Parts: sequence; C-alpha cells; structure tokens
Amino acid sequence: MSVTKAFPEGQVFSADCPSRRLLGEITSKWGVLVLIALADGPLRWSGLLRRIGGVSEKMLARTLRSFEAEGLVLRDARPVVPPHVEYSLTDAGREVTDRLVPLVVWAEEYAVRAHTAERD
Amino acid sequence: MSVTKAFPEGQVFSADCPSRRLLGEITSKWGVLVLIALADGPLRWSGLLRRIGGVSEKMLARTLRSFEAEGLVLRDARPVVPPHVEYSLTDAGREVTDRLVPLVVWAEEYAVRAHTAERD
DNA sequence: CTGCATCCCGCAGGATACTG
DNA sequence: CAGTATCCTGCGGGATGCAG
Repeated sequence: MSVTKAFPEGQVFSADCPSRRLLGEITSKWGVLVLIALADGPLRWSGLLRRIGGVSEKMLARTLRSFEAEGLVLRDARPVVPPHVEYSLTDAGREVTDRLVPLVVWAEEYAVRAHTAERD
Repeated sequence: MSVTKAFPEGQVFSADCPSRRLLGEITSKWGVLVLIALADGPLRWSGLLRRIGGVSEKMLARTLRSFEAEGLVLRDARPVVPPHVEYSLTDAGREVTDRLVPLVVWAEEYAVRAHTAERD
C-alpha cells in the first residue's frame, strides 16, 4: 500500500471521530495560547491572565478545566491563604506544545512577512 | 538575553497582533481539515466535500476563500464544461501543513490512547 | 488571590434551495 | 460540477458581580 501519502491516517476525516473533539479543544482560540504560555514553564492563574492578552476569566477557567480533564494540564493548588495555584503541562501536554509551538512561530513570522511585503 | 525559553516570541500574546487572526483561520474547525486534506495532493471541490466528513458547502467555500486570500491555497479553475476546479497548497500552505500534520497525527493517536485505556 | 454565576450578544456554522 | 443565497440556531465568548 502507498506510503507516499503526506497524511496517511484518515480518522479525523470522519465526522464522529473522537480526535475531532480533542483537536477542537487544542486549536480553540484560547486553547493554543494557554498551551504555548505554559510551554515556557508553570504559571499561576494571575500569571496566565496577564500573559494572555484579552482572555476573560471565564474563558481561561473553561479552557484550563477542559485541559485538566483531557490530561494535558496539571493544576497544583497549595492550601495557603491567600490561595496559590500553579498550572503546568503534563507529559502529554508537552507532546502537544512540541508540535504546536512551531506552528505558532510560523504564523507570527508569516503575519509579519505579509504585513511587510503586502504579499503581492 | 535568554535563549532557554521554549517560546521566546511574544507577539501572539498581544490581543491586537495580526498573527492572532491568521492563527485563528488555520486552526479553525474546518481550516485544519481542509489543509491536511490538501497535504496529500490537489483535490477538486467535490473531492474535498467527500473527503472531509461533515463539511457543509457553505463552510468549505468560506474556508477555501479565506485561505486563497491568505495565500495558503491555490484555486485552479479550468474553463471547461462541466466545470473542473482544482485546489492545491501554495508553498506557504505546505509550510503550514508541515507543522500541522504532526499535531493532527498526535491528536488521533492520543484520542485512541484515551479511548482504549480510559486514561485513569 | 483564585475563581464561579449570570446575563447577553455576535458570529460560526448547519439546512435548504437555487444558479452558471 | 461548482458553487452562491437565505434563513435559522447554538454556543463561543465578553462584561460584570459575587465568593471562598
């Protein structure tokens, strides 16, 4: 069988494939930003909020919860007062960012390229 | 300056950075599927429609138009009857899929992993 | 400091019908 | 075959206020 295909797997193309949901969460508007923010190292709630320009608390919370459930992000809450909560990537989470960061870096560079040369 | 950062660039984190829009289109629900579908080679309109389970004509059209405008996808319409229109990746488009395919492959595998072992 | 609850809105996105 | 037009819905996502 052909091994020349660039994308041999075909599961995602099925509408009911579970990978669709997972992929949707990872590539969601705030999902990619949360993941690459954590790629630099653990961050606290307030740190994430400050780092990611434009996130609302609501969306940050929702995104973090879904990643926790998915096993991509770890939540470490120290029982102190005032509360101290730190978020970090799990091993699986790091596998994602390893693949995600190059994409985002490319997008930044291409956006600059287009902005500079007007792509004409 | 520190070169130890996993993600040294910080543009995307600004709410008004142009890369946000570009990234949003690429990682949109149908955007990633269209791109990786074309990673295997050029496809016709009907081919894309069949390959990508669940796309409506409307969303396929919108996605292709935006990628055309962005310079990621090339539209080749032969003036014959019945019409024959072929879509393919530009060089920039291939740069995207080079980075996108590994992510999708990972998601498929992880989804299977989670489904099999219930991740507990 | 770290959130959750509520209200509200726009737009992504689906279904259907029509056209060159 | 390769689309466009229209209508309609759900939910992504913002703003604000409150709580442990």
